[in-house]
Amino acid sequence: MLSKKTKYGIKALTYLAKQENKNPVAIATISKSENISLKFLETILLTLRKNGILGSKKGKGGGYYLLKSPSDIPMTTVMRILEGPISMVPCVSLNFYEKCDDCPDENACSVHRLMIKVRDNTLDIFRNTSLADLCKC
Amino acid sequence: MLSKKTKYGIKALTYLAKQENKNPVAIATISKSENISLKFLETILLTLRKNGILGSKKGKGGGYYLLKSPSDIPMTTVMRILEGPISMVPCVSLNFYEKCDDCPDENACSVHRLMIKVRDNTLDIFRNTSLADLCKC
DNA sequence: ACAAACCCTATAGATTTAGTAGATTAATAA
DNA sequence: TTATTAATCTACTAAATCTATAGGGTTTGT
Repeated sequence: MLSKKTKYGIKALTYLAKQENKNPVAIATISKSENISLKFLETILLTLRKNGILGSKKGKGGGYYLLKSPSDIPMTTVMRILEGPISMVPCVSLNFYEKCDDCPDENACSVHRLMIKVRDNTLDIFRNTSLADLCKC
Repeated sequence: MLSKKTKYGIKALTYLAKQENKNPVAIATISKSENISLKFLETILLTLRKNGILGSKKGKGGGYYLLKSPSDIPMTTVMRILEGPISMVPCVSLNFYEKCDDCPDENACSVHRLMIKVRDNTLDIFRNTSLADLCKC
């Protein structure tokens, strides 16, 4: 299941991507428009900033803005920052790999093989979907 | 992320599917072979039985066995019983649908549209993979 | 100076996960 | 019939994660 953090984060990014100019948008503005708790959104946008997706401007007239063009932000990047691994099991993850305690041999594991398929398909979607694609309504 | 419950459940089902005859297999046997905590596996197999996947026999020589041929058990069924919804968001789920609190219009929601794509792909894999397919090593 | 707005850390409540304990029931074999 | 084996069932708990919220601090524009 997708966490609210990820869901809200994507919604906020979409909101920013729809902006015509690159002017900073205040958290409160996004919060009201998307029905997201202000303080929660604050922490979400902060992590997006720390991970190089967003820039920010402090003080009056400040807010958050995209650092790149929406078409240059693939959903793989967004998902990994907000949700973590794209794979359903760590032993199949490309960026967050971890060995399973119980499996003596990964290649012999039925779950492993199945989840590789799922990961490949999901990854394919996220790789080929940019933030710009999400705005096309 | 896939829960251990689901992971262990699938492993246990695969173990049973690999059995040549339809004789019941004791929980302890599966538990040892697959390195799964006995008591935890107990509850997992119980839910699989209650959901019509497994049959059981008590007493000596008892245990669990598959009620159908492995090729007649699609992974969609298994996943829904063990893991719940296949979708990443409830507003996109076929079998566990729930409206989002924050979304006034689903069709306008970028997350919704993206997650429909992911669901369709994942669903496709699970529909076209049976327990029998998992045994082919 | 002052207000707007982001920055940062901590924490609390709710929920889920992963597993445990222990008594009970049913089937089999001797 | 009795002992043994193995599933059944209820209830509980410890740990982790999620979903926020609190409460300041800092920066900026006017």
